[in-house]
Amino acid sequence: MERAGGNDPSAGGEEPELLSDQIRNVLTDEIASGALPPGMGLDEQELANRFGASRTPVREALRQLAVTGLVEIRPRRGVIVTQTTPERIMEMFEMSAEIEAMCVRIATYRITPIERGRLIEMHDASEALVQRSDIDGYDKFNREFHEVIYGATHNAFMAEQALTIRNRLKAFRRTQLRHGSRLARSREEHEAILNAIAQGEGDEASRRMRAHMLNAASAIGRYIATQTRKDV
Amino acid sequence: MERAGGNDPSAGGEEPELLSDQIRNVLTDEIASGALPPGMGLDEQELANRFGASRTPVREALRQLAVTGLVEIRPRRGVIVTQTTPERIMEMFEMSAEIEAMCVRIATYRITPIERGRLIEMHDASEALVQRSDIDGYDKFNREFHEVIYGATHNAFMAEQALTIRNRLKAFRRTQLRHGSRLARSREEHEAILNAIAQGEGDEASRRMRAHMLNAASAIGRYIATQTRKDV
DNA sequence: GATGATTTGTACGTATGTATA
DNA sequence: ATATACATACGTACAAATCAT
Repeated sequence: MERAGGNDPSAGGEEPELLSDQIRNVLTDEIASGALPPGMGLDEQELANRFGASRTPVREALRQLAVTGLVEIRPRRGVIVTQTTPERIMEMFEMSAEIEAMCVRIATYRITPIERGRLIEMHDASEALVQRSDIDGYDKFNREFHEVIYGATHNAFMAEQALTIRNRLKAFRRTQLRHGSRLARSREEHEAILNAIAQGEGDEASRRMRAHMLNAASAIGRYIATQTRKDV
Repeated sequence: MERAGGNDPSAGGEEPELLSDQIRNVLTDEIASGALPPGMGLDEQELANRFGASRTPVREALRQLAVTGLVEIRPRRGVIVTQTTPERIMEMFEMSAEIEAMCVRIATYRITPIERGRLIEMHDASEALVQRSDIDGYDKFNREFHEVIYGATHNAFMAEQALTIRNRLKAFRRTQLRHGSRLARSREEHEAILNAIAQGEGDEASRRMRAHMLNAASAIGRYIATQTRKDV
């Protein structure tokens, strides 16, 4: 649906021939994946060496990441990967849940038969993934499932925003599905959402979706609480 | 609640001593106000001269504006103020309405007596503005009114996102209240929202808010349709 | 279609402000 | 407290690509 980097300034569909874009995409992934952990200082010269470029494109990439909130620029004191407090993470999860709930409500009223068919098809196929406990496969399916719903809002702006927030939470959702029965429960929740959509019950679908997202969030809530230090 | 520029990379609360930040803030306002109309090319050297700076901070500012979507960077072919189609504008308005509706629902359940008191106080004071047809004054009040509601969600992330989208629509909402009775109608709608909040009816407040926002949007919908060309 | 002018993209140098001894 | 070290912020220079003729 969109490039990995989330917001892409060189919008449209051209290749990211710009060095700063490439660097930004790589850094985005590395921050989202946790390879660059929160609080880590990002030295311009160091990154420049790493990418075989000069500091200029690195700087531009960092500036853009700062707008997204992935890094924090402390004027003349360097750039660090944004420290996200547990409180803020939970705020982001709540926002994400509400956005998804909003999307599915609107999608319920606007979804086309083709889109609905695609959702059902994907959902059916996901059963095999659950039985195999194919976590990576289910994760991929799950992402697509939600993205199809974004698309079914038939509001491209809304879909972009939803995806951006989702991507921003990627780093914290990493361990989400690793916990036992969460996979099967997730699929059950999807099914309930699909049923509500099929019956045209937007509000019901919305409630189900919110619960679904909050379940996923709380599944890792305690995990985050143990991982993240209050004041660093 | 936040600086005019919307997303501020130099987050926290320091003064924007960075040249690129100052330039970005100015350009943000000029784009939002329409002084720099959609489609206008932005020459780096020209801007540098205008701000009495070099191209470097100008470039950094433009890169950041691109992330927000205010300008579009076409690699090696320059930067233009983003062309926004009427369809996309309406999409943005819909998203904005839904976000506001979401915020007020959550705010209804979490608002403190102090915050509620402040809303009522502001609302009462706004009557005088309506009677005077003080459009600028009402516009200012209106912005604060909505921002207090954002704050009452007690979810800072959500509040930021809501404000960012609101700011992004500023340019198109400019003429919103210039149309006759819209001022009085707006205030009536606020009152209905306040009543729902007072009774703790989140869903009702949410519906009222959505209608309120869509009224405002449709009030200028035709205006936009006449102003914006389909394919430019 | 080729050539020159203009503008962007990248590299690099220097000054300024911050952190540390 | 002063000085030293260091990374950033900005300016300038050059290279490459686009566009205008």
